[in-house]
Amino acid sequence: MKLYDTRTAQKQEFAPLDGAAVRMYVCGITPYSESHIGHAMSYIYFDVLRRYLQHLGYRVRHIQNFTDIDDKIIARAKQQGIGTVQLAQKYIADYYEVMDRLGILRADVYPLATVEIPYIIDVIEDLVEKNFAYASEGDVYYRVEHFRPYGALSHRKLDEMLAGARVDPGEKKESPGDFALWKASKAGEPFWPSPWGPGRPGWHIECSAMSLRYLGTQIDIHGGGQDLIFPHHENEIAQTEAFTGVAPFARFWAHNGLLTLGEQKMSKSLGNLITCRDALDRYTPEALRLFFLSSHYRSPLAYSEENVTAQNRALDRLRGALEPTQDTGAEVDAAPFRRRFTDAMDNDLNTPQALAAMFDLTSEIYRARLAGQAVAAGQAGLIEMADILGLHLRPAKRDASADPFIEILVELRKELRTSQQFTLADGVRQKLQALGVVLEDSAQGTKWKFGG
RNA sequence: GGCGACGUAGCCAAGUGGUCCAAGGCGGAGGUCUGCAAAACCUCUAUUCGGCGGUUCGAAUCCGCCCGUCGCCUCCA
Repeated sequence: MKLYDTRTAQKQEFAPLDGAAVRMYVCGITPYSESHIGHAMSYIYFDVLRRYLQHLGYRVRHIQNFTDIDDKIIARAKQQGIGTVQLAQKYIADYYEVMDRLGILRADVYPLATVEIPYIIDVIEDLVEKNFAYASEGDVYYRVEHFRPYGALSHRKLDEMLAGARVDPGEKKESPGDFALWKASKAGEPFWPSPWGPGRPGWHIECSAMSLRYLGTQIDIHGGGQDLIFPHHENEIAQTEAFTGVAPFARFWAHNGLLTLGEQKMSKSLGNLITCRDALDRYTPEALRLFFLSSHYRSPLAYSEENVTAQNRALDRLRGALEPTQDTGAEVDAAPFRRRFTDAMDNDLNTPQALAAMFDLTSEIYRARLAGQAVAAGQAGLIEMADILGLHLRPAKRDASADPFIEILVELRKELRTSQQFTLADGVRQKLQALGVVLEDSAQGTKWKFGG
């Protein structure tokens, strides 16, 4: 498949370094508040990438961090009067819960920054030894000007960035572009001992340390939102490549476009967000997933309740195509649709096009069924494609305790219709509909389902 | 200010030189079926791709300018 790489700014044929195994690192969250649907969107995209790579026969080793110590966590914990660990654990639990509900496959390892401190210190020490970093009053900074390719990922020139950079008074940096690898702790802040005194890791170093530790010196795919390109990923490259002497650290940089709410990016710091929890209260995981996948992962997307809601109708259409039939005759052939699907996915994960193939197959199944042809092969193909996208089209498990009562009403209505008492029959149907039960009459009898 | 991305039907959204007088979904209109609905099926719903120029035999697709929107440059998926 072809995958777009931010660093080279082009689509390139993807193949892992190591034969059948793909090493993928996706930047995780800083757990100081509930995960929002911008996170959900990003992790759904990477979930689909992973599922598709697995479909192609690769074994994927997927690592995703939690940056469970930083300024925001310290501030929020203080505000809530709890410990930083307690705060982070609370939001990590929230993350797991909502992402599980969204059907996102779990990573192989979710390393925590606070647990990787010894390894982080090792990396920093090495960078200091190599002169890529320097200690300054208990802090340690990365000497950006010593890393020649700095800016290669974000396509910026260091001197242009420095020209506009502000220099805060009292900075301990040699140069405004330098960034912290280690921060000395202030009074009352959590700290870990280090060769430079008590402190905590800077923001970017944990990802370098974790990817090195769990995936090695070179990885195949490094993912995250486009807002991480600079400075986070740029700095990761500087750290990791200076440490290993091997480039490129990540062979493909995959960045998803950002979700906007109203006129702005959805983000925790701006406060304009919808939490996953709220979204899941209102919409099914499938509707949300379909909403995200109907836009290409690299495009920005505006959150729209109207458009998420509209996905329910589309899902009903897909699900309807999977209803069993017992007709025989010519088989619906899923192959041409499967081919369109994989062609689309091979082209930098073009999920909107892949979905179009699925919807066309869906129409084909309906038409064939109308013509009395067998559709099992088509249905199998549709399910296979849906699985690759992580879309669960099979009806969810639900409480069936009301079913016998609904059956009685359906039976009653049948008798009313038989005796031409249509007003009463329609009344039953309308009242059931008001309760969320949809009836569909056909020559084969009346079917009913929840939804609609 | 610097760097980058984007602007396609009522809404969402693919398509990046001819096979596109432009996929797919939602919505809408008409029809078939039905006691009526619903679902499904059939037909229709952008002579046109932000605007203006240019390159080319040929452009939504390439180039230039303009208008508009967003992102990054500071924490952020």
